[in-house]
Amino acid sequence: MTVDMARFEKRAEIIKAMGNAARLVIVEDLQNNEKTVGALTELVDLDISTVSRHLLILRHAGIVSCRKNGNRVLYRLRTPCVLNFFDCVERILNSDDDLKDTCSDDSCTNCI
Amino acid sequence: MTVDMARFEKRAEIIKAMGNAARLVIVEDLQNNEKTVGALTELVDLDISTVSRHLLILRHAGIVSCRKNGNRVLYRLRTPCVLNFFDCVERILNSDDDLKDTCSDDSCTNCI
DNA sequence: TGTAATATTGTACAAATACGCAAAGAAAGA
DNA sequence: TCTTTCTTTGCGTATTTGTACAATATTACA
Repeated sequence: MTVDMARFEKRAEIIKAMGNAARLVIVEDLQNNEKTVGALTELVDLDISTVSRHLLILRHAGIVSCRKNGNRVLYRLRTPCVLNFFDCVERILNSDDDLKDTCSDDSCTNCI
Repeated sequence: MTVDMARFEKRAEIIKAMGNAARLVIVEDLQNNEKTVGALTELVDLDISTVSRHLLILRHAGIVSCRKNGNRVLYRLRTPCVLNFFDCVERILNSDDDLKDTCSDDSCTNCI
């Protein structure tokens, strides 16, 4: 193993932050406006404490940032490039499902 | 909550498959050639059974595919677009760390 | 046919994650 | 100041994940 594992751990940390349905909903929604925790909570239908923790994870990953405004905390998308992930993800989702589960031998025409 | 959660769960599943350092190493390495489980095992310094399971996860996510060749199983990158993730991830890693951990009030110039 | 090489699967376990409820903090307004 | 609103944090719990070792295929080769 001659790989710089630390680097890949850091990368994984960021991608992991995107690897959750609720957080994806939040990220995609923040694409339009900054929003309060309460507003995001309505969106994903979880306890507000859970949403607050999801936002913390996204913040630590460097994906969102926030600012206080009086009572409220407004979250915004800090690095919109994460939205680019979706292109590839959709491409994968639309690709032929059959090919995902089979690992066939050389003679099998299923192989890509 | 008016969001199509199922869709986001599926997206998250794919991104989650990328959210692990060992699997990232594997994916990046497969960019060049298809490789056997054994070869990938040397790369990441884990038990071969663990690597086999990582590959299963990547396969179920539609990210890699494989073919048998005699004794061996050769894995290849099925959807190279996942490599695009790295651009954005690197951008985030290189962005100012200070901004990631603070959620300051309006008057704070740290806010982006 | 028997042995070695390659990969996957069964099992167990520790660590991490996601979650809600309750409590605590912080700001606004009566 | 007291109360309300908004957010975060403490805590307990259930689930998922990452891992290695042992056992089981599967194929190649002597």
